[in-house]
Amino acid sequence: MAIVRKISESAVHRLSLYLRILEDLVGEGRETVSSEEMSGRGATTAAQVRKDLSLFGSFGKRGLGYDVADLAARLRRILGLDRRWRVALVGAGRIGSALVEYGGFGERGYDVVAIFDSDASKVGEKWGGLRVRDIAEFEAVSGEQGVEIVILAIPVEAVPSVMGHVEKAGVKGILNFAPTKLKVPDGVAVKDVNMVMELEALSFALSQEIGDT
Amino acid sequence: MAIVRKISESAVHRLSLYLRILEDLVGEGRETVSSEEMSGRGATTAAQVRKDLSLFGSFGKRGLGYDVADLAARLRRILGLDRRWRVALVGAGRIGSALVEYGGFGERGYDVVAIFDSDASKVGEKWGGLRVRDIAEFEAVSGEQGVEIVILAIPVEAVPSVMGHVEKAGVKGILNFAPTKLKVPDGVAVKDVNMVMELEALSFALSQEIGDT
DNA sequence: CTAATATTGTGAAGATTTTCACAAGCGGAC
DNA sequence: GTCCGCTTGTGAAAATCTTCACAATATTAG
Repeated sequence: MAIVRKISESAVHRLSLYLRILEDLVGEGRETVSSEEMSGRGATTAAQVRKDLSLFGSFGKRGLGYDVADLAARLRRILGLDRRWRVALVGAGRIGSALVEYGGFGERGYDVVAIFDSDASKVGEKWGGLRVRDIAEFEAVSGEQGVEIVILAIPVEAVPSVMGHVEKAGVKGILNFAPTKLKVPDGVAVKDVNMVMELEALSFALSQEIGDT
Repeated sequence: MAIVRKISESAVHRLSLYLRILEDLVGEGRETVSSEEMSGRGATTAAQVRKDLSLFGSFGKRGLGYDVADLAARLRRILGLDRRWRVALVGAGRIGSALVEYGGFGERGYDVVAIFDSDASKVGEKWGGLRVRDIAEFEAVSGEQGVEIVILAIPVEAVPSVMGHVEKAGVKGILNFAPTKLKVPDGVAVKDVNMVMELEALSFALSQEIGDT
């Protein structure tokens, strides 16, 4: 269990999914659950559930299944949700605003501790108790606040200059909404969220069905 | 080329990426490009680029590479971007608003033709030229407008009732922002966008690095 | 026309991921 | 205590995806 094997992206994705399912089960007051039932609730297959979990240890009881609360706690731990993370939002535009005011991140352990923008007209505005700061202050404020993760919600043109600050500040994780591949130093994790790409995957699927016959 | 093989999700994702790279190249006035250069610009490896493209045909010239404009056009066609798509937004909340006002979808061929919400206080508001309509009108309006794709930006609790309407209306594609697995009839394509899951993948990666030593 | 150079398209090999299938283990009934 | 039914954990097989490596072919130079 302590040995860190390489876990595939899709496996990690599924772990998140399992956790969500388990939280639903907690809400329903369920005590135990089998891999079979998890799979029925949206997790691929029962074998996949067991295989994924077995990458991290042996959490179930044969004949009984998994203890819902216990497995949820273990998954939280595996996903790094047994602590809080300090997050900075860079880019106080539409998307940034939607994200911050959505608020669901806090519940999940992600605290937005600073907001930055390069647009002077936005700097100084108050957003949910935080003052929007000039991106030039990024390194100083980020160090002070112990920022670990950046949510990058800026236009593509702004990426190079902003990334300069982010890199220097030593941020370790980036959730990137800009539709471009970020160049980052080794050891920095990046996750891209790109809605246009998802739409394109949809129209691809729809076109295939139509063309096909 | 006409034979529809099963194309993996990640391959489709890469096609989108290639298209973006090609559009950059068009902007720079480039005429041709090699798989090698594409890979340098963020697309995995040269071999992967060629393999992906070869799933759909043979678009390059040996010794020369690919014609930038031609390949872009072919990718657009493959991704279903050689036509316009009629999209409805369901859920006039934060995320929905950010999406509609972002506007980048129009450029890409996705026209938002209707907006729905179940909250009576929102119904009737004007959003970028469209009146927010009651979700009860979904089937009628969606039929009238020829809606093909739905962007679902609603809370989890609202999913079951909304999906009833969406299903009956015969929508073929759904971009789902609700953090839950949708149950859809065969032939309906769903793409999930889940920012919390992406953040969890990030904190997983960061935790691994920290725990590791 | 021939040689040198570049780069594709693609079988085959290699790597990774998913599924299968079953021994091992747990709990409850009797 | 033994048997029976259920469900895990996991090697092995199957399926899928990626990388390799090279013949095929286009262009340019001489």
